[in-house]
Amino acid sequence: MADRKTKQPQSAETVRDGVTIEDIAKRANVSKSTVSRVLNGTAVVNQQKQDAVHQAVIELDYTPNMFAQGLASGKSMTLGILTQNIGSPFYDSVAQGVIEGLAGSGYTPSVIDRRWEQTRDAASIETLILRKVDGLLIVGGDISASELQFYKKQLPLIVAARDVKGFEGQCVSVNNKKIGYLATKHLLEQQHTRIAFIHGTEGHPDARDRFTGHLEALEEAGVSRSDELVYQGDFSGHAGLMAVNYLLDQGIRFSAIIAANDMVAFGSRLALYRRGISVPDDVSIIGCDDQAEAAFMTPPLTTVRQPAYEMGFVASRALLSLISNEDYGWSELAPELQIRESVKRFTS
Amino acid sequence: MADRKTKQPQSAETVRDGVTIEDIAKRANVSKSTVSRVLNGTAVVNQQKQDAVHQAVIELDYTPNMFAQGLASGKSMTLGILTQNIGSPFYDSVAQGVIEGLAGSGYTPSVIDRRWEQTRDAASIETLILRKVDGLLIVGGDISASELQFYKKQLPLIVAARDVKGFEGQCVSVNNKKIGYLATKHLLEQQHTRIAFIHGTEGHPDARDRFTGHLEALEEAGVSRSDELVYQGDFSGHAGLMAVNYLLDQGIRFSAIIAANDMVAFGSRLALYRRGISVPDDVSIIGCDDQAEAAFMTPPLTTVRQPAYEMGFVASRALLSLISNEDYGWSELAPELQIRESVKRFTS
DNA sequence: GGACCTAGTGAAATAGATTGCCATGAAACG
DNA sequence: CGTTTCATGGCAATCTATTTCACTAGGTCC
Repeated sequence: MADRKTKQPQSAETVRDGVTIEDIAKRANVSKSTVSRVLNGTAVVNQQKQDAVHQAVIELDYTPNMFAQGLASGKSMTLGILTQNIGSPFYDSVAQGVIEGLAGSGYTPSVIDRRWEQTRDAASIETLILRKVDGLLIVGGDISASELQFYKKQLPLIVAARDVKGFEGQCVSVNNKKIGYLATKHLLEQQHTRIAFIHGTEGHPDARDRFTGHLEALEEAGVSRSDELVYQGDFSGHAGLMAVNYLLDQGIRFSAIIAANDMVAFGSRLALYRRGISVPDDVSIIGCDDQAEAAFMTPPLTTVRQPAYEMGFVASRALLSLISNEDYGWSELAPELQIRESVKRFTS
Repeated sequence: MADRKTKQPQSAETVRDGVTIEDIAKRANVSKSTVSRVLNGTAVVNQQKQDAVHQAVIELDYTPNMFAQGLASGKSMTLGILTQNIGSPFYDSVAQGVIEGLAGSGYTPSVIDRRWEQTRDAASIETLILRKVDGLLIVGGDISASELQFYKKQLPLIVAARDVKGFEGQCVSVNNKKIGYLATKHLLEQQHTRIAFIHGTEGHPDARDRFTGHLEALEEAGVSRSDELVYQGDFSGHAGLMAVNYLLDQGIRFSAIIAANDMVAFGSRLALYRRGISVPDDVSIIGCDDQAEAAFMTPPLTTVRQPAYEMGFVASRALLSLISNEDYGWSELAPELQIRESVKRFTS
């Protein structure tokens, strides 16, 4: 055992990583092919040789060169993660789930963010494909279904936090309609009928679905909808602020607010605070997401929890099994009402 | 070696990506070597041949195989990003900056999170090195300096959001002492002298430095420190809640709170809310970070802003230039007091 | 006029795996 | 005992770039 760690001046003290499969072969007195077979379990090999190979691998501290492996096998052991906007609590949680779901799988995520330029989008995916990623995990985003269809033909693909038509069984998402429904129903049960709805980004499917769910709950309860109570915003705190100001300035009455997400809820809560309107005594607020800060709003925000982390986690596992052709059935992830203190029973 | 890929219907809708440098060579009537030289600009080549090559590249839609390139050149055009905990607003902002700083550089980030197992740490880096990343970007974390020193010898390395001794010029960080100092000074200027300090995670360098800065400001102003005003917490909202409850239960008087970060500030704000103590009329709060939600706290949180995104951005650029041996001087990033409404002049 | 440069180029070696194909020896079969 | 079968394992081809080396012209310098 030529002690390669005898830190002599000899080369940088680092194991110069020059160990190749050939060295192992020599050391174990077998051929390269055999080493490869043992290491990858691609064929039956005599037990003694196996031991010898493993022994040599340990002694020489061998790690296969991924480039060579990739070149020869075509697999990169890398997964492309295309995310929408790092820095948004919800998507970050999803991403976190994805990354942790991958831990220990041998696959490494290559993350690409396409926050700004819509056009960079396709280019980003191309970059990933060019790198021969073994699979694609799209987190949210609004790449067109047809484009996804296109990529789907080229490599395993899973979509997280979004539902795409034609991708049944490949989308790990939450029923956003149900989120809107749950929020509305809760408010309704507390006797609220004048419910302001702060809509998320126009055209965003999540926003749309939540609104649809909202309407369904309203209808189910026989409460007529009123368009004046709907404010077209986006998913920002600022939108919440603007919405409340607008509604109030217009003299529109409401006893409760459904915010497109928690951030919007924070914004609307602030607007009410500024006007001296008490939450929940005068107006109730309910959010969507349940991001970490929601529990620390004053008062703590009642919200419909989205299992973001879980979505990411499940999505990554789904992708992993898709790649290995295994079956991985996951049960649909359900949103869940998280009751805290920002909603109060309505009494006129 | 006739056409080994004569897929008849000629390339499906996708350019089957079977185009190799050899195809280009043939098409342009030059040798592989020349193609390589033209594409990489590694030698002078006759203009006409250059044109021919470029022409062929376009016609055949050629993209070099990264595995082969990697194998031959040793470069992977991949950067390893080791992050601490995706899902924490601050570190996410840093990560966002990093990823966006990399956009268009040709380098792709491989992100590894080492949230849970402390031990997974080294292993994670090993994974990255095994993948022959061309550089390492460590975001925060608490890998020992000696370990970092070890990796530093193997490849370009930059540390973001953290200061490590012996890594001057390779750390993109913020002066945390200054953060503590700024927060304290602001409070002092508003006549507060009984200032509660909610300390971040024990042993965490950022937490320690902020505290040191706090003490310095106190001393500078001639205000004597009082240990009973210091609560050992962590960086969570819960810690803020606990801290305030504890201090109040102990009957310790204070007119202002410095929170280890914004999350802690939110927590303490909630605790005060529960007890009917008004912010900022009865107690002032100042945070650190300036995460997005801070502006929507009620009242909006005065805090010391950390340029998280910028740190990440600068760090990635620094790494890029470190790799290409260029100089990239960046001016130190300064924390900045963000005055909002949670601090009020003290009047007894 | 011969030694020496230099620009320009191709052939071949190289990088480090995976894998198809063939040879070998042993066990099993008739 | 001859032959078929099968588990093994080695040789060599393959994957796709990069890079060294050798070689050709044409010029320059003494």
